[in-house]
Amino acid sequence: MIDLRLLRDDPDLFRASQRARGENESSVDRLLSADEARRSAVQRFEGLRAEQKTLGTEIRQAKGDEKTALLERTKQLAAEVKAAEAAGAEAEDELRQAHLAVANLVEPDAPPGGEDDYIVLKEVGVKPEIADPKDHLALGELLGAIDTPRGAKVSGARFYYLTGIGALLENALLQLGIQQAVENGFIPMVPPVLVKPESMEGTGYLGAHASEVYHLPADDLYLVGTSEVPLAAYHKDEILDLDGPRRYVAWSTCFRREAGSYGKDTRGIIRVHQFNKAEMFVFCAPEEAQAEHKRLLAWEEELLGKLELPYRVIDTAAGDLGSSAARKYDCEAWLPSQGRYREVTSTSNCTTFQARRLNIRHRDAEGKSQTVATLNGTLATTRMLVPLLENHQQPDGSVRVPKALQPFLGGRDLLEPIK
RNA sequence: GGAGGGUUCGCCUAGUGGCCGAGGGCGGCGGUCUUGAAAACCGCUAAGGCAGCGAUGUCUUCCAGGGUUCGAAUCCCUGACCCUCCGCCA
Repeated sequence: MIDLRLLRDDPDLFRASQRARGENESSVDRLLSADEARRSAVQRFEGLRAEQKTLGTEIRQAKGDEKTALLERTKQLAAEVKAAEAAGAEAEDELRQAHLAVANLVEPDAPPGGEDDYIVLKEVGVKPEIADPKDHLALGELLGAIDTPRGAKVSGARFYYLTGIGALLENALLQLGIQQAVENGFIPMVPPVLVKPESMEGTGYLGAHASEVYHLPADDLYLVGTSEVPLAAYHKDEILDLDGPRRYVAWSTCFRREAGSYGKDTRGIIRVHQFNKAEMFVFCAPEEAQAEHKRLLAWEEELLGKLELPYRVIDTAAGDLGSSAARKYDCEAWLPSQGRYREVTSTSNCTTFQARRLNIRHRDAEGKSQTVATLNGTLATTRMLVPLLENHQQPDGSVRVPKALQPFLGGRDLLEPIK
C-alpha cells in the first residue's frame, strides 16, 4: 500500500508512476476520493460518539424527570451513532479496496516501458566457446542428475527428480549461498511454506498473481511461490528495534502453478512447479533501502562469480515490475544451448509498500514509529543448475565443478557421465 | 476427532456494566542521592486515525466479528489462536 499522506500532498507523482507502469491512473483518483469520503465519515462518527459519551456520564448523575429526558435523547443518539459507525466502516472498506488497487511508486530512475524495455547495466564473465553445446537436460541425463520422465509419471508435467549427483549439486549450491549470506551477517531461516491467506495477501501475491498460487481449500492455506512470503510476514504487526538492516536468508521449497505458460520452457527444469531457493530478505529504514538494494545485487553477483558463470545484470522496466516493487534488478546467466541470457536471480526494493500492508514499523532516530522498507533477492536456486551444467560442460559430456562448490561436493572437481 | 482451560498496555498480572484506555509488579527511560556504581526514592513509559502551524483536542483499539444496553474489558452469540487431558497416527 502506498503512503496516503504523500498521495494527498502530491497525487501527480502517483499518476506519473501508474503511467510508467502502463497502468490506469484512474485508480489514483478513486483512492483520493475514497480517502476524502472516509475522513468526513470518520469526523461525523466521532462527533456523535463524543456527544454520546458526555451524555452517558450525565445520565449516571441525573435523577427523575431529568434522567428520563436524557434517556430519551440518548436512545435516539445511539441509533445515530450506530448508523454513522456503519457508514464509517463502509467508507473504510472502500478506502482499503482502492488502496490495494494502487501499485507501489516506481523509482524515478527505473526505465520506462514494458517487459522488453529493460536496460542492460553490465555483462560479466566470458561466454565459453562450446562447439555444439548440449543443453542442461541432455547433460543432466548423461550424469544421472535429472529424471524428468519419472517426474511426469509421478506428479505430471513440469515435475522432475534430481537424482544422484543432481541432488548433491543442488544441495551444494544452496549451501554455498547460505554460507555466503551467513558470513555477511544474515540470519538463516527455514520458514513454513504453507501460509494463511492474510500472509499471502500481505505480500501482494493474491492480486495479479492469484492464479499462479497453489491453494489448499480443505485448510484454506496457500503454498508459497517464494519464501519472501513467510519472511515478510514474519514481523507482521511488529515494531522492530533496528540497528542497521535486519537481514534474513531462508532455505525453502517454492511452488508455482505456472498457469498460462503452456508451451514455454517445457524441456528440462527451467520452468517447474516445485524448486528450492535460498532467498535474501531485508527489513531496513526507508532511507537505507536504495543502498541496501545495491548491496543485495552485489551479493547475488558475488555468488554468480563463485559459480564462474557469465551473466548480465538488467534494470527491469517499470511496466514489468511486480505491484510491490519500486525497482528490480535481475541477473541473467548465459545459456550456451539457447545462445541467450536467462533469469536466475531477481532483487526487488519494495520500499514501504509491503511493510505498510503488513504493519511492520521501527523506531526512527526520534523514537517515533515509522514504516520499514523491505527488500528481497534470490541467492541460489534450482534453476542455477541449468547454466552451471551448460557453461561448465566438456566435449565428452562431463561437467567441471567450480572451485567454490567443490568443498560442498566432497572435493569433487569433475562430474562424469554414468556409463 | 472428543473434553476442559485460556487470550488485558514490552513481560507478568488486577479488573464481572458507568469512577477503566485500564490499577499493580517487572523491564525500559529521565531525575535525586553518590567520587562512580548499586540500593532507595521521585517522575515518565501502548499503537493508530482525524482536526490544528502548534500547544492541544477528539475518536478507535482490553484476540476477532456480531448482539444486548442510554452506556461493555466486564453480559450473550459466533469464530480464530494457545494450553491441558483422552483418542487416532505415515
